[in-house]
Amino acid sequence: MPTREEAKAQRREAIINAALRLMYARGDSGFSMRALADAAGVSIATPYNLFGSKQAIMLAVLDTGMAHYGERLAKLHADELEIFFEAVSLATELYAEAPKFHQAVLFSAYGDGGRDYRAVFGDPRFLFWKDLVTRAREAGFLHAEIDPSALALALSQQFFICILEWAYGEIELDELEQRVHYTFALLLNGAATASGGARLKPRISALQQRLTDRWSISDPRTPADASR
Amino acid sequence: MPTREEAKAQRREAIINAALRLMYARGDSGFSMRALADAAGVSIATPYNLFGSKQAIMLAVLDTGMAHYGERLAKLHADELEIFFEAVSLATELYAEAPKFHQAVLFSAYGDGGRDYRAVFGDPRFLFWKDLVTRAREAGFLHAEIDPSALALALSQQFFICILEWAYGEIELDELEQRVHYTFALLLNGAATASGGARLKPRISALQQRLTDRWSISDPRTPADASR
DNA sequence: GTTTGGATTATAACATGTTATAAATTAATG
DNA sequence: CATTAATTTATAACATGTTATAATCCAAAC
Repeated sequence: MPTREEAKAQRREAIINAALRLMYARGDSGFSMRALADAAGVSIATPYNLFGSKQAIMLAVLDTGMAHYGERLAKLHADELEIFFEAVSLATELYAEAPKFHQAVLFSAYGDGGRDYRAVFGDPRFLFWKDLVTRAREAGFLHAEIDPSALALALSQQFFICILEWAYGEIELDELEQRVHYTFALLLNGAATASGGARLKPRISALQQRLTDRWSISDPRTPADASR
Repeated sequence: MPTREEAKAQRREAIINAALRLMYARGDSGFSMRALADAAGVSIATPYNLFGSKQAIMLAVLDTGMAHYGERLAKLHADELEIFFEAVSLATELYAEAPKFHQAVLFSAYGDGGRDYRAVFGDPRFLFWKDLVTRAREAGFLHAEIDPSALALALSQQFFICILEWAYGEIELDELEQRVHYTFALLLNGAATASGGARLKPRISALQQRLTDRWSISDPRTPADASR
């Protein structure tokens, strides 16, 4: 005889678990509210009672993934400049572990344009980058006048859009990683002191070379094909 | 007795015009395929025959807006560095002229995540920025080793995501303009020569000041409210 | 002028997210 | 134990994008 709240919590959990199962198994397609209700052994009205909408369920699922990311993120130890790039690489690693799932959840969660999405994804990320920027500034890699919020927002957005491109199948994971690294290097270098610049400039050259090599082979946006 | 092709072209036009009318009048809401068919005086099957999907119709509508932007863009004359910022400001001006319409069309066209969207929006924009980057490099504002594609991609994406944020109601038009200007200045400065940097650095300071002022008043992501 | 064939039409249907409603269940309350 | 009230359930319904189908129209080909 479970308490009312306990029963509710159990249903919540059953729904989230069913959502996870469905996403892992079939990705975004085949994951309908009716299928979810069936898989969770619950009426179709219940997910709406407990979560409100399909998107809210996706966000709840996303939350569990975010927690995992946060844990691994906390374990990273690199200097105040290197950490930017390692954080990016960590994300790509996690995506590589369950790509279809992450694509599906990103795709669904972004549904309405991401207003709610940002509540669980955008804002915490933004604060994370802001923290890193602040530390890099204190370590003397970035100019003292740089405002952490402004720079962090640019970093955060750039990361976000590249993730979106990957989720939508436009680029592969390794290209995601390289592109974000490159843009991060450029943005940071735009705000860097001499000591920061000395570390970032070689990075920019190296990354740019790799990106250019790739484009000259496979990217349709290479000049030769620009007419399409 | 119009030719078969003429009749088809007329229907196409009627549909696009109806779409424009509906978007201007009611924005995204209330713009359904059935409403569109009614407004165009055509069966609901016809838009699918002629365009294939709702999104394709949105893209066609977007195309007409793009043509307008292109015309006004070509008339801009500023030096190789200033032009970046003027191009951004021009876009915000156009959005300001018919905000609801642009928001609606952006919102709808981006529907499936923007695969097709990029065909009409992303790629031409990318090529435009790449051209500007190339010229700025030739003018000596950017380092010779900078790859125009890599930098242009970063600029293009950053612009894109800020536009998206505006379309989704997250920021106002003037904030869109300032944010893009700021990030552009940072990115360009990250790739700038001494002469380019001399022009960009003051810009960064000024823009950052304005962005920071704004945040300290209204932005929920300011540290004081970060707990939400 | 008659025939032909491609396009449009009216219409039904399907899957989807979502909402509404009335009945049934059941923990909480007395 | 009996009552109450909150929740879930079953179910129907709605609006949406989209597809399928058969009937109809009408320029094009002869």
